[in-house]
Amino acid sequence: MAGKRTIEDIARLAGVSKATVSRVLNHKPDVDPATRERILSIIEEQGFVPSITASGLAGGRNRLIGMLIPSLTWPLIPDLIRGIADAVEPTPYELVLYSIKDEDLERDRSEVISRLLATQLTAGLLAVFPARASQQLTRLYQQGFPVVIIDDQLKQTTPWVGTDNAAGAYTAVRHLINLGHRRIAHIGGPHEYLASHDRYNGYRQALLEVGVTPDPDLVLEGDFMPPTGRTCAKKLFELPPEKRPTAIFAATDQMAYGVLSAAEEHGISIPQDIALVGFDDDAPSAHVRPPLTTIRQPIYEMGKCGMELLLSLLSTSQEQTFGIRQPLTARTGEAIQPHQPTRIELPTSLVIRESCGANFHIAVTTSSGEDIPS
Amino acid sequence: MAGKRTIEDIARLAGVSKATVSRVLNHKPDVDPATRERILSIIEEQGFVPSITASGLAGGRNRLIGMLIPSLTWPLIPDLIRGIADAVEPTPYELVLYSIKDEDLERDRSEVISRLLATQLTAGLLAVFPARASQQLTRLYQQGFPVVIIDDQLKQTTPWVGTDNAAGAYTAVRHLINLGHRRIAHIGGPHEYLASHDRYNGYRQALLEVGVTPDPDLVLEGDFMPPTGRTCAKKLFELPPEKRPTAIFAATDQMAYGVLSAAEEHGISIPQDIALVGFDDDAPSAHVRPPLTTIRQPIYEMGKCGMELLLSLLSTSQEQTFGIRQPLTARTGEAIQPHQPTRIELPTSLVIRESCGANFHIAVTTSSGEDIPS
DNA sequence: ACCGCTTCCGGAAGCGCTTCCGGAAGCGCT
DNA sequence: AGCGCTTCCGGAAGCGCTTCCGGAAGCGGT
Repeated sequence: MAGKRTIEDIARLAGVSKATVSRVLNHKPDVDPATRERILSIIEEQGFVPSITASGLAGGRNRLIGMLIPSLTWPLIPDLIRGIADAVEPTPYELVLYSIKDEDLERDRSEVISRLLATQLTAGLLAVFPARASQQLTRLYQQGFPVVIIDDQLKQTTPWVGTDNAAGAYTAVRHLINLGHRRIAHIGGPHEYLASHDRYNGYRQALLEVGVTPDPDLVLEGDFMPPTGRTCAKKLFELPPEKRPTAIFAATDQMAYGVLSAAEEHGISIPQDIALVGFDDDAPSAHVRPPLTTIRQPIYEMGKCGMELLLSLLSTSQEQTFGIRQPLTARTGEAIQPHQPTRIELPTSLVIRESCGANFHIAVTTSSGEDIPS
Repeated sequence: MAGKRTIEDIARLAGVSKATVSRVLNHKPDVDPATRERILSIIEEQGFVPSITASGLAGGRNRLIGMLIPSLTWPLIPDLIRGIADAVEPTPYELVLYSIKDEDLERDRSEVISRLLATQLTAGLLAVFPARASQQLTRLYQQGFPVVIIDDQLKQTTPWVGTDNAAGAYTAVRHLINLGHRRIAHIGGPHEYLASHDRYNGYRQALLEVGVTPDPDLVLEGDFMPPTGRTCAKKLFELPPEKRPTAIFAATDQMAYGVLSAAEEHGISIPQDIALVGFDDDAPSAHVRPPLTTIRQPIYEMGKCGMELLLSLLSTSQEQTFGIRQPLTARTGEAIQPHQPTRIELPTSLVIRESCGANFHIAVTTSSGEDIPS
């Protein structure tokens, strides 16, 4: 059972040379169908699985894909990974996990990344939310190494998959506006992240559209996590009554949780006194008190999409190596232009729960797969 | 920068042979300290990183560790992975992620596992929550392949890391008893899982200790997820008043969420009418309404511990290969006995929030790193 | 001065696979 | 019959590294 057989054994059993077996293994054309069948059946019967290591060495390429994951604490990560895993599953590739500690993320991540590369282990890299490291990744990509970035990137220079943050924010704020709010505060994310800007811009645009100029006093910057949501909310609550907002749009559900707890502390009830909308649709959001209206990101799809993009890059770069330059477009359906990296933007959706004060309650599936009935 | 240099380049630059460089790379003893230094500095300066593929091939062993993760939807997984990642980080090993879809989990997982092996990619395997597949893993382990199982295993035949489920459950129920409850119901997990039995036993023992015989009508079986928690709770709520429990111990926070929503539906208030305690301390538990009293599992530590155990197995099996049989005990501090696989059991802790009806509120850090103040 | 030992190092044979190169058939033509 | 072409396959040279084996020094001891 524990297969110790090599390609040579198979060759001997089939009465052919190693070369031929290898050709069968790699779906090369130059093999007689009958021979191919015979070899395949022997492989099957012997339970032979070629050594990834050896073929990697010999062939120069590899069947491993690196996955660069930041803080594993970010609540959406599992779904993302699920999407990624589902996309590689039908391929011969395996996933290598490179997780980055938050400290490393703050500093230049170069070490990890270059080590990863130099090691020659992986054929491509899927980087999630790289923020600062994206410059390096860009360089990498320009050197010809297949890289796909998911969800945050300052400049648009590598293939990319993300959500339409601006549109999501717009929808959120628009929803608040439709409920009658005009003084809407925004607790934004750190400005290093593109997503923060996009969400702010969506907020701003929705406001401008109804003739409201965003009040700088109502726009605060947090760091995506609950504690800053709380401190920002406190500042808002302590504003003189006429300046106080009637609604808050938090750039992150996590920060919205902070708002919730600050509100409880200040005896402010949500949504009666102040309406609240978040962004992300983290799992707890369906369960907090009150349940949080938020913008759902199609996180699973982002993972899946990103990996598919990467796989298509991989297959075309392989073809180029083989001399078949840019067949027509890529066979996977993704059009890969050499100098205009593919960008895929997925739509978000508004999940209406109670914190926004909308009177009706729409039953929507939450990311935890369960909804608390009203 | 993109290192194309091989061990041969380094050898040439240092004026030594490839063999010597290799010895330096692998911390072999037979090298003059001066030479070693010189070679190391050249390696450093050239940014040389040996090819994992090549060394894997040549050395027969490998620097990759497989990680078998079930349903990525299980909310504790990210923390677990974080622990695992932190443990490999300081080693030269890399992590390969094998995720298993739930369907495959139901069927025999053999295919994935044997493919994984045959491929000769990984040096060891860390299997999380394998349930049914544990038999196969056991076989694997007995064949000499390093395997560590985290958190569920029917028979105790491989190295293992887990929590003391029975003690945790005992603590939970004991807490309820101390609050005055005697009719305590239990919503258990599926009986395929060892954890379900352990938790039931803890429940049972706590009850017996105060002279209460568990009432079979109050013990129901769920599947760990919210919907069954809800249906089980309904059954409980529909019991005639004198049979109805005054408290519920759910084997899983997820199921407790189901109980919460069933209670809301039935107009039963928690904890006033019925107290509730969960198990796991999932992230949402601090935020549900009311915040859930639960048993926290040291999930991060389990991951870390499991990986450390595996690493120690790896290093000893390597020593054995080298002829240095069982030095004294393992150098990592874990004593590895040949026929008595190491088992590490980590303690759980009680997190008291509101759902149990305890009047006082203890501030505890939750796994989400944030607590809603009462 | 010679012996045996230890210490340090080089040569070379692989690990299991891919792939280049070239050769042997078999084909339809002229 | 002989030509060129295609189709199918084998030999053999690596990919970058590890490790066995053996040899050259350098040591103290006799």
